[in-house]
Amino acid sequence: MAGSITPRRIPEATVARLPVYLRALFEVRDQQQATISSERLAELAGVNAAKVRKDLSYLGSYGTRGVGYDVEYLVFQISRELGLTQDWPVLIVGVGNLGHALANYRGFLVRGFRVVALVDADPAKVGERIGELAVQHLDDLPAIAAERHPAIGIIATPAAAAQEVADRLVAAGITSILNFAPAVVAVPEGVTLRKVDLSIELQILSFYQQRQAESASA
Amino acid sequence: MAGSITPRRIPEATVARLPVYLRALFEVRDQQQATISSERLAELAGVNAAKVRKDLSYLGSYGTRGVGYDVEYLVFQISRELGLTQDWPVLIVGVGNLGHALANYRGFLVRGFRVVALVDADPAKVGERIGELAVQHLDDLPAIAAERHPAIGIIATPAAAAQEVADRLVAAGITSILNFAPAVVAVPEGVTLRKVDLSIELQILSFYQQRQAESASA
DNA sequence: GCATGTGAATAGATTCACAGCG
DNA sequence: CGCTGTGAATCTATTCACATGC
Repeated sequence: MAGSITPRRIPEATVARLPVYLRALFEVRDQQQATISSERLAELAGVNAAKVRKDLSYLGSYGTRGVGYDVEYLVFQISRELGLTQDWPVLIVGVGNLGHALANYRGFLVRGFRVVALVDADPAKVGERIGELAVQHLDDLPAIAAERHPAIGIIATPAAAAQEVADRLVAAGITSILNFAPAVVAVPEGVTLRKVDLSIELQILSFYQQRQAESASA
Repeated sequence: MAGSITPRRIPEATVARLPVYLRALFEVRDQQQATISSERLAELAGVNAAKVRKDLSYLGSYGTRGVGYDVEYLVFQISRELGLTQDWPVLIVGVGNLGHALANYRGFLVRGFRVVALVDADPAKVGERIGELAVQHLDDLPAIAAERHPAIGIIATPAAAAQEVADRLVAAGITSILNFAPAVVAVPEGVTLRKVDLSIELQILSFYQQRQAESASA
């Protein structure tokens, strides 16, 4: 576990694109392509080539001038950088509409993540089986955390419960949280929080949609 | 429909925060607060006060020095700017796991959006009723579009189908797309595309989680 | 006096353009 | 010769700090 000092500082924007590159590289690998140019990778990832090269340069100089990048090697390096060479136990809080869908979501099967527990505050839901798992009560979070060591907590509760759930996750020692509830959630320093908010995305689309409508009628 | 030239250019980052402010303002309004300071709004939105003031200044000078912003007026101005004073018809493509959850999602009930059609490429799913709507076939998209005029299309299909679905949505005249499929999708200029990608979010969390683990053991 | 509104300063991300190297 | 790697230039976003005006 020790060793490996963190030498390079990778920009946030780059970190957010690495998974996109990785996905493209898996496809390319499936097609038996041994190397790939920044230009081709850029095309597959929907960005431009300069960005690909700059992004990859933060990981180190893994390309060969005049040739491109070795696909297999790049897959390995990006996977390692993203921490996907190990398994992260995931806990889902809230098994309503969305929590259900998430619990069944095959995307988790992508290597690196495994749902290890489902919890809900509603006693009526406790015991319900979803796939391999039975829903447990939110109050049992400390015990569940101690036993299963979830690294990532997913909040799939109504907005009103989100902050309290986040507080409990943090108290249970979870330092990475993905919030699906439509609410602003605050976490202490040292905890990483990301959010996925459908209603915000729709409102952003609405803004640009309106602009289009306006300019069309101008 | 005509008139209203577009005078101010609102930065993308600001557009993405307006829905967050709006949500906070609804809460504040429910608590009978008539005015709010940038500082308080910042707190509720999880950003800093300077950002709130700068963001709101792009919409115009709607605050009163020494006092703050009128909550009701600000709600109206932001709603108008985001295009939420009208109803946007939404079409969902793909009624699998996620599509189902989205179709039932109460977040749509938030004013401004209404699901007007559900389509799927699988004939076995056609006819299935979800809430008020019956699932229709993807091939009927042109007719559905002509009749219901969806403004926003949501892609909730497997990754492999995403690009083709996007192409069909664009062909049907839809210019705003929200993609939930874990795939890069390209759209022509003039079409707004946003994506929500669970597996990318998990991988980003994994990156920072690994950093934490590393620095903890350093 | 107090909180907004905004130029100026800073930080961060993207793109350019080309030197460097296989 | 071709494609990477990267400084420099540009663009975008954030933050500072204070003049402005209620």
